[in-house]
Amino acid sequence: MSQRTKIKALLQSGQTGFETTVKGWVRTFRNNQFIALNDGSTNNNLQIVVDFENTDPALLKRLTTGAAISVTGQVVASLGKGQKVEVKAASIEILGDSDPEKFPLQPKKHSLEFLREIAHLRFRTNTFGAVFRVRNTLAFAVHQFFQERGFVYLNTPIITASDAEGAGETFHVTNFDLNNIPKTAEGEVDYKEDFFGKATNLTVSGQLEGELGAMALSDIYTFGPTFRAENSNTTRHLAEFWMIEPEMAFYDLEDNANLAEELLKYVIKEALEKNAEDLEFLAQRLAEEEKQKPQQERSEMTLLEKLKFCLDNDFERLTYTEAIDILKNSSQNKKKKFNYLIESWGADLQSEHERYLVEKHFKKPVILTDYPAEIKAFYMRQNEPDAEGRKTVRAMDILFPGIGEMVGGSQREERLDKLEQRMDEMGIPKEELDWYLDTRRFGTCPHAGFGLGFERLVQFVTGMGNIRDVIPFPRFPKNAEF
RNA sequence: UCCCGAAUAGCUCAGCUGGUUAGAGCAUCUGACUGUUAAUCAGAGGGUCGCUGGUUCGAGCCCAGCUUCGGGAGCCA
Repeated sequence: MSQRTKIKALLQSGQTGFETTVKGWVRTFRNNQFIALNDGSTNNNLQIVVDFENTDPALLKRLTTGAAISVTGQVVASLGKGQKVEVKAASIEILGDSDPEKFPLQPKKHSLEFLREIAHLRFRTNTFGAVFRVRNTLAFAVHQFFQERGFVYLNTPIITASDAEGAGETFHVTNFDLNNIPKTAEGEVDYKEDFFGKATNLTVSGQLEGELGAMALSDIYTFGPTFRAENSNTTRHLAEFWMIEPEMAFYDLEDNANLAEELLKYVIKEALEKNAEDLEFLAQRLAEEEKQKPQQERSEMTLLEKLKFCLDNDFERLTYTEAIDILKNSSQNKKKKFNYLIESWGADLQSEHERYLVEKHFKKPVILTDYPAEIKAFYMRQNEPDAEGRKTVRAMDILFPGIGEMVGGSQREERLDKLEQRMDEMGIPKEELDWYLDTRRFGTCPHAGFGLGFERLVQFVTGMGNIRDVIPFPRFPKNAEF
């Protein structure tokens, strides 16, 4: 098969006066004369000029929206206004027809809801082309960031036997015939007969295994799929999502927060540099969408301004206790505008509170630390109780405007006795996590890590409101299409 | 899972207080035009009004249940 030039390269060079071959999919065919051709390398289309008077009418009929074609011709300066260069077609080959009566994408604006139903074709739209090119840049940038810092990319298991992590409902993994499940004499499911000889499930987090790696390799990160069987029906939850989980030996919470902030800024900067046109397009799309909203709900900044603002400003850092004070004294709280009023220390923050802090009070990303021990996981490092005897742990959440929790992490409890005591209090079975406790038995050390929800990051950078629109084929309750 | 809302042509939507043959724009098809930018102009075709049941002389419209979708909440990343 003969090689062809990618449209991105052709448009970027701007050179003219040579023959080339381009291949792609027809977006529109205007005036029986102009093909807008897109090959996914860029959001911009290449204009193909067809000499319709000397072209077989049967061929012209087949130049329909969605058709795959190969075009060979001279690259020339465009006579029209919308583009600098165009290709004067000398020969056109239809590689794949697209029946215009049946092809669902039209050269017009489609709703995101409709496109979600045809997720297998939505890559062919400007919006989703841009989203997935940005997603690609972000994923690569994550690796680049960690590799530059000497982190080891560690692949933690997808299938695990521990159900003790407390990170939500799990999907069971089994090869039992579900119509005929082996039972014990007591009538319980006999997992000894199952493939792994014990109950297993899809991972909800690679953290505990990641810690094992960090206890030898110093700095590791995972970047893989994660599964939660929660019946979550929201714009920021998926049943299958990608998570980045670095784990660092000899890091305290401050080091941890610094790394997370650096990482976020690094990958956003990469996207701004490598996907300027895509982000420009997405910014415009978002601006159009915002116009539909009442003035009050509209964002003060454009997407690009938001991203740049994020790079140019330090994230706000404060403790849970400080946040509670701000919330308690907020006019929202005093006027009883919160659905859940802040009355006392210890309650978990509701999303309306997080949103108030991030979107109203600080108007920038916020790193909240030192949450009450009661509402956090067993593995987080315990602080000394404060003057009033309140117990907190070295947790950190990074909250983003519009997204909520982008990062959740902590310094880990490295002291065996403290960790075991906490596990007992919370009813975590120590026997099952004996391997985990070994890290605290042999050469334990201060360490920390966090989990970054990759799709939430993509949401923030692309400005897409629904997480189901930033992963190619979203999995969520009652849906595993494609 | 809970609260709120929606479901009418391929898409986006209108459809009044329940009343004859359910409309528009875009898309599609036919023709015209031919340097267009979601081309334009003229014409045509296109409907199980989400599903099931109920109320009524009569239901797209009212009621109940279900399904799916959207927004918010919870769970979290």
